[in-house]
Amino acid sequence: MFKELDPLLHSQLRLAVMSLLISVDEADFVFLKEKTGATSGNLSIQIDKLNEAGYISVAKTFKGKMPCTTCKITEKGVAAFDLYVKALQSYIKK
Amino acid sequence: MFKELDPLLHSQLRLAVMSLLISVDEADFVFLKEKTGATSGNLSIQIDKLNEAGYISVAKTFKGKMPCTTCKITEKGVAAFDLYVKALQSYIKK
DNA sequence: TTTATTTGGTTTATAAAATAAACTACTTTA
DNA sequence: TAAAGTAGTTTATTTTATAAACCAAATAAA
Repeated sequence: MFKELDPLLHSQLRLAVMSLLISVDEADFVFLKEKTGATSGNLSIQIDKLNEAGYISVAKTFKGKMPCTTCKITEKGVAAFDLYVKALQSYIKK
Repeated sequence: MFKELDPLLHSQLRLAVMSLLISVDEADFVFLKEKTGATSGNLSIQIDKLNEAGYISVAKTFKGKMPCTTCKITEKGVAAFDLYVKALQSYIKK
């Protein structure tokens, strides 16, 4: 009947981050913050969770002298996102 | 960019309940429990929340001598569900 | 009859999430 | 050099979700 919704993706902010990363493939912290409208603190935590789950990879580098955290979706992340979207259909299809 | 996801509907169980009610129009507690696989306690609480939000109406009657809680989606609930589905599209459309 | 057991829930307690606020470390600008 | 801005992290608080325990009535079993 209803498929399980991956709790890691069933969060507005994490879903937004994944949604962005699936299209742009790579994005830094500031870009994600602007696009999602999230606070830094919340974004920092949710990025951590996605990273720990292996859904994204995170690289901490520098842009000039400023620190720059770059996120990239992984294959596992793409698969999880696809599965989540499929599962959602079982709830919202007419 | 991303639309707000109604937090009342962005919950697996409440979404499942609304999804059921939108098609069957009326359903009792036991039916909802079976279809969603939820525990009674969780279902009881989530039904309360949907009721308080005015998304469903709840009638406590009797079926023979057994108590029977019947839920029905309201117009407001249908509208909220539709809006939620539209908002979701902004996250999952390719 | 009385003692389980089942039905249909509600209440309470705990774990997990989201969010906000405060803080750190470094950089740039006045 | 002092103030303000950037790029975050950490900590604390609030809100949710879930599970576990409980309750009252009905039915079934000994």
